[in-house]
Amino acid sequence: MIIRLDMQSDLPIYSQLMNQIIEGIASGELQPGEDLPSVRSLASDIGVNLHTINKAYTLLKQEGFIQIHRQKGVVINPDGMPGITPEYEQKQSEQLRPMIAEAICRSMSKERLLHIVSSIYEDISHAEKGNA
Amino acid sequence: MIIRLDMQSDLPIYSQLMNQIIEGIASGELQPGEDLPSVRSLASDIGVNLHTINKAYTLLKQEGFIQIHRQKGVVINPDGMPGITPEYEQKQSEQLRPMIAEAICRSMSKERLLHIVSSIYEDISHAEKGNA
DNA sequence: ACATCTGTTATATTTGTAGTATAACAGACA
DNA sequence: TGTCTGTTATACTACAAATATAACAGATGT
Repeated sequence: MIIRLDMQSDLPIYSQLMNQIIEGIASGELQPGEDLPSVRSLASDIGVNLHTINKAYTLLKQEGFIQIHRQKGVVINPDGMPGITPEYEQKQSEQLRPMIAEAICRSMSKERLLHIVSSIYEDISHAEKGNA
Repeated sequence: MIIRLDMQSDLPIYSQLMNQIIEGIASGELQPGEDLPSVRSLASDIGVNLHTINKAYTLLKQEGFIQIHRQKGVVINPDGMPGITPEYEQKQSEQLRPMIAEAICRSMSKERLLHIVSSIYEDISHAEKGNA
């Protein structure tokens, strides 16, 4: 899997990493049970410190996306992804609300907004893996 | 307008302020041309430093939501809100994408996601102002 | 003229997070 | 016995967030 980092972004590196791994899972590019690189190898691959990788992995583990086995390594959670918990629903609403408010301010119609969300949803779902 | 701040949030105070003002505009509670409190009075009202307020106001001005007049004060932009610029569309997509990816990971159907977005859109649009 | 309001600018300080740099520890495994 | 894994600890730099003061400049009202 190709990792792209934007060092100029206001998003921390570990957040960018988390986002890309989550999108990799969502697109099917990363399958449950699949291995992820070790903190050291990924760190040297993309040129950051191993603690930065470790932070991303630790947070992904806390949210249930991956499993970390002390001497084996890191895998996409083979027991499946976390579900739609009440805490997740609340977090999601809190994140969506300011974005939707700004869209309304800018006179974006509900239909147009829904179409954008729908397009991104399809774009991620239907992402092909280059090795078809 | 009632401002609610969560000092424990990971969101900076000035961001929370921006979000609430934008939602106030989106709901119609704040009308174009309407005055906003001065940096000093709002700061003392909600118990934060005036620079924190000033930062929120300055950013809102940069994005076109408000106007700042040097000796008069701050008003909701009477010339109307900023439109849907290409830069805005790109920023919006970049913000939506990780959230939608996580929703897909958690097996949230597109229909359910769209329904949530739609509900929040309606909730903000139809917010009544208590002084009906 | 004077006081008072407005936003603005400048400094300095404190606190917390992000990221890096090293080093060591502990368990698995060939 | 090495070598791999994640883990923990410490220290350091850099930066953002927030506060605390203070002063400046223009407009307004008395």
